[in-house]
Amino acid sequence: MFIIDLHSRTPVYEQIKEQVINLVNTGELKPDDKLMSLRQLSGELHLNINTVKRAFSDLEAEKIVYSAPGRGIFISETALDNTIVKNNATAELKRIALSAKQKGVKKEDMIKLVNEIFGEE
Amino acid sequence: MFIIDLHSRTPVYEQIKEQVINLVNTGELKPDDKLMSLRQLSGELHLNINTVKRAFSDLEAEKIVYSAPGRGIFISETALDNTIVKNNATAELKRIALSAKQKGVKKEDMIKLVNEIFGEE
Amino acid sequence: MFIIDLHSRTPVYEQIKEQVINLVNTGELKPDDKLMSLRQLSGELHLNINTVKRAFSDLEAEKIVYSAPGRGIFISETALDNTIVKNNATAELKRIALSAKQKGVKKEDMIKLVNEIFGEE
Amino acid sequence: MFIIDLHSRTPVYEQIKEQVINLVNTGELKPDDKLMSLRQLSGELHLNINTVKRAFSDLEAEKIVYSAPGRGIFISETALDNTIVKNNATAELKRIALSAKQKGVKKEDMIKLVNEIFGEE
DNA sequence: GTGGTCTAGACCACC
DNA sequence: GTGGTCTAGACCACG
Repeated sequence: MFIIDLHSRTPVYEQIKEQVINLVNTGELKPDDKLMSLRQLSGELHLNINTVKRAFSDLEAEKIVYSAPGRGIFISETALDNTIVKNNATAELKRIALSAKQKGVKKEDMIKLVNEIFGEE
Repeated sequence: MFIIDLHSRTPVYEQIKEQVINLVNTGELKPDDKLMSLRQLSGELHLNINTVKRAFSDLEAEKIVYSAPGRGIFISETALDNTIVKNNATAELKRIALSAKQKGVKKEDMIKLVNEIFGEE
Repeated sequence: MFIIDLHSRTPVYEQIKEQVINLVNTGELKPDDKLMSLRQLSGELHLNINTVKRAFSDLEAEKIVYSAPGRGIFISETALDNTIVKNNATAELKRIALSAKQKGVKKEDMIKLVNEIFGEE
Repeated sequence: MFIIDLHSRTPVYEQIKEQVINLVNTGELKPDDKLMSLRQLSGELHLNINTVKRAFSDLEAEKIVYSAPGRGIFISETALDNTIVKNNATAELKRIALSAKQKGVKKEDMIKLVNEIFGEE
């Protein structure tokens, strides 16, 4: 289901959030779809339940999901309005790219990198 | 000399490292130039000396500077064609770019972003 | 686990680093193996936690280990074909060998010494 | 005259000592030869006079030179009995080579390095 | 619980 | 004076 990279510097709960948002963006999850239980998810991903909880409480605060105590967690109707996520991703990418430029990484290397990423499909 | 933002998310010692690397890349610091003493810098920046030390011991590990106990810290001859810093920066950029791709950022957007960053060279 | 000689001229954190690298080279530690926690190690070795931290942040910079905040420190996948440590060691060896040559040590003595060290492989 | 490597980890005063001993070993300096004045040497090498003083007071303690206040510093008659220096150099080389082996440097690389050093003449 | 950052201050060798 | 090592303890984010 989800792919978690324990090596990554980005916190595990952020990775979960990202992937839920992804599934919404690609249409695999639609408003009012029910998600796996926290316990089930934490079991499958071999993660502490608190980590998963943290991800979904964040998503709830961002109105991507809503939780119905005793019934489960569902995708909210407003989940699709997130150009925010994409914009954030672009903004972060820009920040990192600028810092890389500052450290001496050349334009051609960056272009090559982008081609690499989109060629690996 | 250096500008430190104590409220930034990036650690103070990283800010120092970045600014030294910058001064090297812009040519303001050249190989064998002597840097301010740790005590002087920590005084001017109102930072603990150990924080400044951390920055420079990192820079030494990355071969940007070399330190000569009793004499001071100097820019190394290999500071410009630095590989370590550039490789790390490229690796980080790739990670972030992959994650951005996953979030729906398109190839053309990334190419545009790179062009933006490098002006119209 | 580790043996630390507080009276040695080589810094304690270097001793820790060396022993970790050794355990990797002998195969006792493999990629993704989890190491003892900093607190546990510093307790067992009767060292301040910061000294142990220093060792592992060095090892992380050299890509021998990776650290995952909140989870622990792990042997990295690239720990074995490590280039950074080997390159640094070779560079140091060259410096010392050159200085020994200058002091009158002959080529044949050096070859003999190398053979000695590696037994008769 | 002397070549000082400010990058080296070995203290400057040790480098001066080594080179004086070298000149004795190669026969360029003979017993009762007069050396340059401390002031002159420190000027030519761009070193603090205290550093040069330290080197020569060490050499005097080791009976390699003797100083005649007001007249200068001279090579002593016993200067030539130093297998000690060579043995120390070999011992240090062995230590470093062992540590390099532990870090994964291969025998063939060391042999290559020795050939390099003695081929550069 | 884990590791990461920062401060504070001791002591050392070297210049 | 310089940088290097080590100890001690605070506070943070993450699991």
